[in-house]
Amino acid sequence: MSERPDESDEVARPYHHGQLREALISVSLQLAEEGGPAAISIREAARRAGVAANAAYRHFEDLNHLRGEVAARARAQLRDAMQAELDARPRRRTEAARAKEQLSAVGRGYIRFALQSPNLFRSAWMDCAIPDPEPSAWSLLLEALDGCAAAGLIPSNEREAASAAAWSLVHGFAELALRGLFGPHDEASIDRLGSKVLALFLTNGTTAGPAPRRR
Amino acid sequence: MSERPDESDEVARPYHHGQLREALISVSLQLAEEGGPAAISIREAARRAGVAANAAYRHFEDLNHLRGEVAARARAQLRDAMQAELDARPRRRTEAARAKEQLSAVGRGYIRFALQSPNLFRSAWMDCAIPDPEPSAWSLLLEALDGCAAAGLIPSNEREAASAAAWSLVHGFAELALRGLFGPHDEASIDRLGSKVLALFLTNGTTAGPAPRRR
DNA sequence: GCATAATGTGGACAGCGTCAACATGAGGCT
DNA sequence: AGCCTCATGTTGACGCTGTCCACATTATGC
Repeated sequence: MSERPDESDEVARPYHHGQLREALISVSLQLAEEGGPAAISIREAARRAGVAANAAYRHFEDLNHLRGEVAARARAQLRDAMQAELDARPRRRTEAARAKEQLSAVGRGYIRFALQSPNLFRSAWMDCAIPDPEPSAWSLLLEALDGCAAAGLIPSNEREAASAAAWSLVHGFAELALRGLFGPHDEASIDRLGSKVLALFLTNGTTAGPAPRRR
Repeated sequence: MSERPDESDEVARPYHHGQLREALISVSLQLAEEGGPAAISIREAARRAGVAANAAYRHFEDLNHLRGEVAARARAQLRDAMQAELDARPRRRTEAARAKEQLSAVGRGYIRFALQSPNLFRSAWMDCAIPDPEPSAWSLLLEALDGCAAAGLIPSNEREAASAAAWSLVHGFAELALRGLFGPHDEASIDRLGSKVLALFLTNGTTAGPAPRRR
């Protein structure tokens, strides 16, 4: 009977897990990563967390609430991927070029994440019958659109429609691409197609801009 | 009263249904319509078809194959909705205007179907782990794009990207709109926003060349 | 008219979400 | 200290699901 679990070299696995909620979410995220949204299961999550199935019900009202948390995590990862693309983007000199590059980087990050982590992407937007309180995944896109608007790239009276269009374009492309509806392309050519589509939107939907870059 | 087992006025259902495959699909389509893709169930479908659950396995390898058939039906209805919008479109005089109107009508039909029959729309694109052999739902969109290309509205070297963009835009908008991500709009205003987005694509995305436009 | 294939039935099994009852441990009260 | 209470975890059960098996019934080709 160890009375001092703290000082034992064994991994502290207190009888009361203490972090069960967190553990269930992260294990469920793994399940989603491995087998898609449908692979999320209370029983399997509890099993992997080393706990009885019903313990989960002390932390989640039901399966859909767990799925909601997983979706939120997946969206957070999506946002990180977009942010990474933002951080890696080349610096432009003019405000307009900068705004364009910003929007383009966000779109690239979105699409690349979808193609590289299809299961997580699907989980990010899976139907979980729980309203999503925070559209945090969109905030980067909205910021980029703000930048475009500030740079005068989007006429203010078309602002709402232009936002919706950019949003739809990026999301739709990702969704269709990972469904393979653009034909049997390899990842690189899909990536190129995505860049072209984004460039099309950016050069046509805006006034100024340098000639389209080759490759 | 009269208890005549043999001569009962009950309709004697033949042991062999005769149209069971068809019945199962159409009943499952109803299930999808009522409760979304997740409501499709072999047992419930068989129940509604008045047949034992396992009879379904004489006609479908497993649940996913049933879901695949339902998805195909849903896509057919989606195509019908687009066709209806095409039939109702105003006639234009010039080829260019006609091509534009055609593309716009297809997009409208797509988006309206998604908003009016969300469960069917979701079912049309649900993940059923079965490859979709026929992209029939897209054929109308592709035809419209052909028309635009023929009318010179899409530069031939951007043809592929423009198709992908139109496709992505329409699908993405529908998906995001029925998720309520465009804010708490009523149906009419979402419809207006969709029209604006389409108009934006059609006026900006179809002029060839890097000629900077007004505004 | 009968053998045989096609089709429908019934029972069974494992896995799932979820509920109810019970057990265990931590923290606050006197 | 000791006790009480509440949060948390466990066991067991129920009804539902997809799917497999053996069996019953009907349609079909010789």
